[in-house]
Amino acid sequence: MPEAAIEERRDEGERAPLTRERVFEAALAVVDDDGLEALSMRRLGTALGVDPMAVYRHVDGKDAVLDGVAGLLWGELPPADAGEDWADGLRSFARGVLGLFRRHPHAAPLLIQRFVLPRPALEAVHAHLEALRAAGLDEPRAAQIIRSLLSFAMGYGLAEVTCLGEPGLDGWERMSERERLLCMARGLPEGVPGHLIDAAAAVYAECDPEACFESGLELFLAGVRAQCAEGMRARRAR
Amino acid sequence: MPEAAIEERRDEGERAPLTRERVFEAALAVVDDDGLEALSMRRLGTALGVDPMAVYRHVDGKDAVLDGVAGLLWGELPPADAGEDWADGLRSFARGVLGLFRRHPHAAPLLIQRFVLPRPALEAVHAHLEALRAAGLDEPRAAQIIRSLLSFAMGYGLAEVTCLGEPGLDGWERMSERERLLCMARGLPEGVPGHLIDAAAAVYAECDPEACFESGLELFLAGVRAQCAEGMRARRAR
DNA sequence: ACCTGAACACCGTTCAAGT
DNA sequence: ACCTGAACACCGTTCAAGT
Repeated sequence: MPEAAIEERRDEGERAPLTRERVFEAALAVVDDDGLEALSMRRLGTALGVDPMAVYRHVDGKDAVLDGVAGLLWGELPPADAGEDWADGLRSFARGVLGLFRRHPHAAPLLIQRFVLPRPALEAVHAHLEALRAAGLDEPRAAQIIRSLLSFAMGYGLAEVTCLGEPGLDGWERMSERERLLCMARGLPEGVPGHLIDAAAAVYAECDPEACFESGLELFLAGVRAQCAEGMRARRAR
Repeated sequence: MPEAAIEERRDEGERAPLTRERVFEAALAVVDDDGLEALSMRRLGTALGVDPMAVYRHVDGKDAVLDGVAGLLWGELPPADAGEDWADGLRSFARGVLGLFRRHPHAAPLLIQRFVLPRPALEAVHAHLEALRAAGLDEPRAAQIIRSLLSFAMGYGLAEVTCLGEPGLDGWERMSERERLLCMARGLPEGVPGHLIDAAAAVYAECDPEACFESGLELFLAGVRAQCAEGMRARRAR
């Protein structure tokens, strides 16, 4: 009865057999808890209750681990809802991408810096591409819109998350304006004139990050809507 | 005559006295040439023709070096042109930010991941904030627009640059579509169905990066223009 | 045949030992 | 008083020596 044997091993705690999946999950846990810099192959091994070098048996090296963690993150992207129209779909998509950054602030750089295209990301891109084409856009234009929107969501997410600074801080949204100002002050050079501090404060500390993202999203979608209407008109004329 | 002494030292090559500036410049050169991962305090020291530990005398540690390199990059941002109206100003700003990423693909992550706000960045933010207010927007709305646009430009830049992959590759724009496809294939999981590959190709390989950035920028600016008109109308009604 | 863990060539940073 | 460079506590990765 092999299942019993597996069960038994599982009871021993960390002694369950290693899988690529288990390695990636442990790595993500380390990063979530203590930051990207805390992730080392040795620490990963001990986190798994295993000889550190045993990890190499399941994974090609540290780069492969980082790619794997990025894959896990993309796996948390909510799938596209076929019931939504293209605009609601793109809204959900952008919010979903931003959510990945917010849920995993320490791991977030991996989303943009490891060039992996896991299936959940591809499925979403495909679905929204189709929705835009159905709304009257040709493929190149639809692709540009997806790429721009993705850039916006990822750039916004990464910028928000790096404002947070070191591991252990609470989310930027949950900070008071005063805390945000202090946090921002770390990034300011000394002896900066007051009007420049005010400008930085307006953009980084006083600016409500949720409202800012939503308004940027709406500006963009309004532009897309205009393009779609144009596309439909052109299609009807044909 | 101290100037002669300095001149003499300069002739000895790398033996000129260390400055924070010189340290940062050497660090940027290393990163530009061989990538972020190649930058170590030891390598930095030898690049400067100096005992590696001497660097610590001028700089707090590696984090300070990375912040300094980020500062150098922001220093290359073209200053805002007072003669431009708000729309041209924002266009130039976004293109200028993207240019930083493209000129320094290996150092680019520092622009978004080190939370420094050097003067050139602050001056630009201030100038465009003022321009938007003059165009009829209140400060919170203007700040949201700057922040969104900056997120878009940085997200676009970083995504483009990480698509490039390892140090030594030429720019994405200079690659043929075929090369781009191959590059993208590295990021694809195996056994992905064809329609998903097509979607990825549309967004990453076939999509002209220049046209995509420009069209995203225009979509966004069109939205801002509508908001400005609204703001002006409200102001006149008051 | 398999897996462990010693060993290699690196890190960032400190600090005592020399001048 | 100053600066060098040895030393410490880590890395990622390999591979031979054991079972």
